[in-house]
Amino acid sequence: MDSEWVNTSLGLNVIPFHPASDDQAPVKKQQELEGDYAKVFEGHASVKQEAAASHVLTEELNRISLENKKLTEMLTALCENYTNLQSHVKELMTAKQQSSDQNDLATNFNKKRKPDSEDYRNMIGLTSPGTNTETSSISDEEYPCKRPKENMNLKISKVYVRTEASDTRLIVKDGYQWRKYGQKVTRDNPSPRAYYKCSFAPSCPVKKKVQKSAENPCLLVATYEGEHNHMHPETRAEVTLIGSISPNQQLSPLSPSMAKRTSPVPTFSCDKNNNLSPREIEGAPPAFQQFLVQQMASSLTKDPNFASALAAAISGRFSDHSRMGNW
DNA sequence: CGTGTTTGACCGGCGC
DNA sequence: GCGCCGGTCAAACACG
Repeated sequence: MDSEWVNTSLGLNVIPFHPASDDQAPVKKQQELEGDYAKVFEGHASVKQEAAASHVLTEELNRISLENKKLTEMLTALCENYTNLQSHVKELMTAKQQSSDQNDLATNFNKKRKPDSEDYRNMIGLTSPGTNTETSSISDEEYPCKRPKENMNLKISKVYVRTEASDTRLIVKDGYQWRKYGQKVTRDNPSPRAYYKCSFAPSCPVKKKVQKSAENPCLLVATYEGEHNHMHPETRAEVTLIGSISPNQQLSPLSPSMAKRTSPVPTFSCDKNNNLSPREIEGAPPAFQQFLVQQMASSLTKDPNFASALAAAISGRFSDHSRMGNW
């Protein structure tokens, strides 16, 4: 990862350090500094003392610059570790899914029909009812065996939404406009299943099914099929992506006072801490990933607490130097 | 009156 | 071929 685009300057009004690429600049700057300090302390200290003081200052600046570089390296390493961790998680998920597929074939060989998607979800251990996970999704890449005779390219994802057990409305707010076209009581679940089509664009092929979980009536399971061929009705994705949206605005428990019709709400499924899921970061373009790191660096440099803490640490070092008799 | 929901009927896939 | 089941259709209905 290239650290050039990460601005790690902390805005502490420290005299900027010029890297070695400009050989003349540090010497010139140091000469200017020495001249300035000579003027300031004119008549109060000897020229030797002033030179010694400016030398100490220069050393301190170099040390701070080194620390800055180390921080940059740490940030870069952190990003690299994060990327490696993402790939590792993905590998583990893939391996687990493959083993689950084998178990699926073994345990359901005599079943009349294919196991329901919820059975699959439970087998692979994703978002079982009662966990703290607000939402999660399973794409067709993770579940390629579903609907083998239908369009294999059909993107299928699931979203789990907490609701009240007494709330019989099968409504999942996800920002899109849906038109209900059917409702059925399925065999394996006493709760009816509602069928929706995306009505935002006439040609949009996306459908969704909403049904309460058989195990946990407080959990709504929304199954999405297909991909929208239009923009999100509310393109507030960026706001959500950088995590400045409250958890209540995510797919969240539906209040009884909710409007009858589904209303737009941003749909990126973050966790309860507003962190993007690794899948979403992983799926984001490199430019956006760089943007995220820039946001991290920027938030650090703009954080007055962080800046003041670092300034205090640096001033502490200066004090140590002065106590050691260098001042 | 336009739009969305409800609900019974219908269709097609699958297993026996 | 038959029955079961999930998914879809469409007329009737509700609501603003």
